[in-house]
Amino acid sequence: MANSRQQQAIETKNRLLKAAELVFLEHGFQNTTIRLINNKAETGHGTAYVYFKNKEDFLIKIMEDTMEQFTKIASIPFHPATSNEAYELVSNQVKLFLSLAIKKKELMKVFKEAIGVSKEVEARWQDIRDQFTASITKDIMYAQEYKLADSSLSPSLVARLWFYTNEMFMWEVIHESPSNDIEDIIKHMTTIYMKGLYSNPQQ
Amino acid sequence: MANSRQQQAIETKNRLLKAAELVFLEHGFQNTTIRLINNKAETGHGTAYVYFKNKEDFLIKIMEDTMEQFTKIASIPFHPATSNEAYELVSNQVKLFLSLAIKKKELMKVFKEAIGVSKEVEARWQDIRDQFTASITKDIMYAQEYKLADSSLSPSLVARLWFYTNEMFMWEVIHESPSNDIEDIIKHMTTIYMKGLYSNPQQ
Amino acid sequence: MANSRQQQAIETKNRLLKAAELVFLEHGFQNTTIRLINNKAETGHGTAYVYFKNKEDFLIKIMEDTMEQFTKIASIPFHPATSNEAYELVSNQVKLFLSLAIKKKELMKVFKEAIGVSKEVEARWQDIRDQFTASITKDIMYAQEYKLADSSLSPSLVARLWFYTNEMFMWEVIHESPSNDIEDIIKHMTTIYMKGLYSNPQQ
Amino acid sequence: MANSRQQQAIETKNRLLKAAELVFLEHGFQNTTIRLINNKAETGHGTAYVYFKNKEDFLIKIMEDTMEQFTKIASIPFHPATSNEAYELVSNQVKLFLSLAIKKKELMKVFKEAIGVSKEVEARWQDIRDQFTASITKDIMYAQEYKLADSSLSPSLVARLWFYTNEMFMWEVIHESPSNDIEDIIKHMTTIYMKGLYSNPQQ
DNA sequence: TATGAATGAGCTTTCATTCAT
DNA sequence: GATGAATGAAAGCTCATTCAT
Repeated sequence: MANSRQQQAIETKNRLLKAAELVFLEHGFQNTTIRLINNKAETGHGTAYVYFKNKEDFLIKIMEDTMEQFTKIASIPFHPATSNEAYELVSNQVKLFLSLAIKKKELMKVFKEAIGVSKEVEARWQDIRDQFTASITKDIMYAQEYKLADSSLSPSLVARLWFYTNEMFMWEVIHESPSNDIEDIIKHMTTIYMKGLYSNPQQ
Repeated sequence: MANSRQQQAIETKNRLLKAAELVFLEHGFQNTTIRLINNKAETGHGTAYVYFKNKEDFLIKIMEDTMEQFTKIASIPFHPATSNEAYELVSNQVKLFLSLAIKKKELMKVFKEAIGVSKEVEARWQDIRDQFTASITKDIMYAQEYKLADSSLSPSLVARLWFYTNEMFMWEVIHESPSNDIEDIIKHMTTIYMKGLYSNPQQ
Repeated sequence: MANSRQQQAIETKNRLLKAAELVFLEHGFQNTTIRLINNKAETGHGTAYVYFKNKEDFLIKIMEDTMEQFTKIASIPFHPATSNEAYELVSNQVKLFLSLAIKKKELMKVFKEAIGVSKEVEARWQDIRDQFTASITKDIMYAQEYKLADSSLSPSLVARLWFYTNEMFMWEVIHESPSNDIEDIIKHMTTIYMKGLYSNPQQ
Repeated sequence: MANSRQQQAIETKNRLLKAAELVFLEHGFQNTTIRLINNKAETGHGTAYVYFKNKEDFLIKIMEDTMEQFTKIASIPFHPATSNEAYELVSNQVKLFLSLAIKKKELMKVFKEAIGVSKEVEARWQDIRDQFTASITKDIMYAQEYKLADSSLSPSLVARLWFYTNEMFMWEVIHESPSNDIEDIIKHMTTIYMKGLYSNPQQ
């Protein structure tokens, strides 16, 4: 069959990807070498180079696959009728986001390391950030249109601010021993974001 | 004389530090080698090892010296009588913080790179974060005590949130071509932080 | 049909040869790889191996084809009646030889490189040298027979000497910026060869 | 002693050079690796790189040292009073040149290979050629001044021609089984160069 | 205190080559 | 006849680090 060759190639590539993920998890990004990946995949020294340019290439592929699950969360429909409803939707989204990150904890740590080390990975992460903020921007514009949110603020700037907060707490919670309970973090993030610190809550 | 020897040692150390800063600025953190630093300082291959364990050691010393100027901003007295006054004080502090970062732009980029690459530097950066958040925590507690800020929120958690926002926009602005004007960023950060997105400002 | 298969084989071989020449011209001999040739010919990785053992094999085939044009010059009939006539014939032959080399300049450079790098190519070039010197030897013997040339000298040794001179100036002129005008080179070569440096021409 | 360190460095460099020469003689230029040189010199893997950039660097140093002995031959005083005396001087010089080459046979073969393979070595060989031709040029000008040689010919062009002849026969004789006896080669070279092929010797 | 000669670990990378299809 | 997936050999090279002076 003509396809069996292609089939075999795809299988080899997947075996390499699986192996790469294991090696990254075991050794971290900086200590991973192409050699370790080939050893784990039980492929020849040159084989990894047939499919991937370097270890960044491996990581970016794994990162993209993983982050797809995150972007699904970002694209949850956001059409609140009231402030309270908005609060619920936003708070729920944060919860899903942080929970997924905790679930993928070890992998997220590898990504964090790789983002710091490799310009290429960092650029790819910035792309992912841009996807998130684009999605958040739309949500903010919806809320402004329906007079739920302050229309004098720039949606895209606020979107970045909001994503940054999410990202930073995400990096915090994936590390051992979070200083606070996740629910508490979510409550604080959402409250400040939506009501501000100096607004009097009793009113 | 014992003193002249001590004197010489201090001078050598300073010459190495000056050289290290220049090399870091020229080559970035990852591409800097102890050899380059020794060359720039015109000291022997073994000399750097007398004073510094490795290149992280060099960077941490430089980072601490630089961040001292930032902590001065964090420790500006914060005793607002009204919300408006609080807004002014906070907004001014952000402005000083971002302006200083922009002034030290190139060095901050090196720090960012080093934080990503080296666990040791990252840990030291976390210490610096803790200093900032401790200071912010105190300010929040003051505002809560005087009924200016929502007392139901955890001061330390809010402090982290607030510092994270500052930090992320700081990394944003030190890179070329910020998407927005600095004043705009400051206004948005401070507004969301203090009044929230979903509070209606006109009311 | 059996014939169409043969036909196809010949066409593939020719496509590979054409591609090899282009790749050699573009990358030189050492930087040429079988892979590059296959890519240029748009054939599969294994195809080149069906027709050629290695890149030397490609080059030797191309070199033989090219040098055929040179050997035509070597076999121009040489039957001078006088010294002057001999001078004219020899000088004309050199001119044709150098002109052809200049015309094939880029290819000759590749040959030169290949001769230096590969023992196999060098051996093949020695064969070509032998063809030339055999032809020159005959010419010298003719001149000696007709008392035009010094009969005490060994025709084959002189033939080698004469070919070496031609070859070396040939390598010189195919490189950019020859120090002298071609006509001048020809005049000097032929004069020294035929009359010597220390014979007084005016007498 | 302050010098003992320098002394040690010089000794190491010399040990490496000696080792390199042996390895080049044993394996030829292309098959020589820095690793083989380090092994032979019993130095660490990195030591060769302290003193030499790459294997070309090794070879060029060895080539320069060797060729110094050749340039001594080129600079033998040349002040003939008669044609015969000139013949004797020239013929003697060729003899010394070829004899030295034969003595250094194996090394010359390595140089030949290296010249063909490496642009850098080739360029260095061209420098050596230029030294020789400069020296020959002076000799020719002397002969022209004293009316021993044809003044209508360009000294530098003739010098190149003469050196090329010497060089080519040199490469010939360093290879096994020379077709002719060295004395014969010298006689022919010198005769053609000085008297030409078509001058009648009896006159 | 300062030096700098020497070390060696070990990863990356390329490519000719094979062989099942 | 043509293909292309897979292999693996092996050299280059860098740099932190040591230690005798």
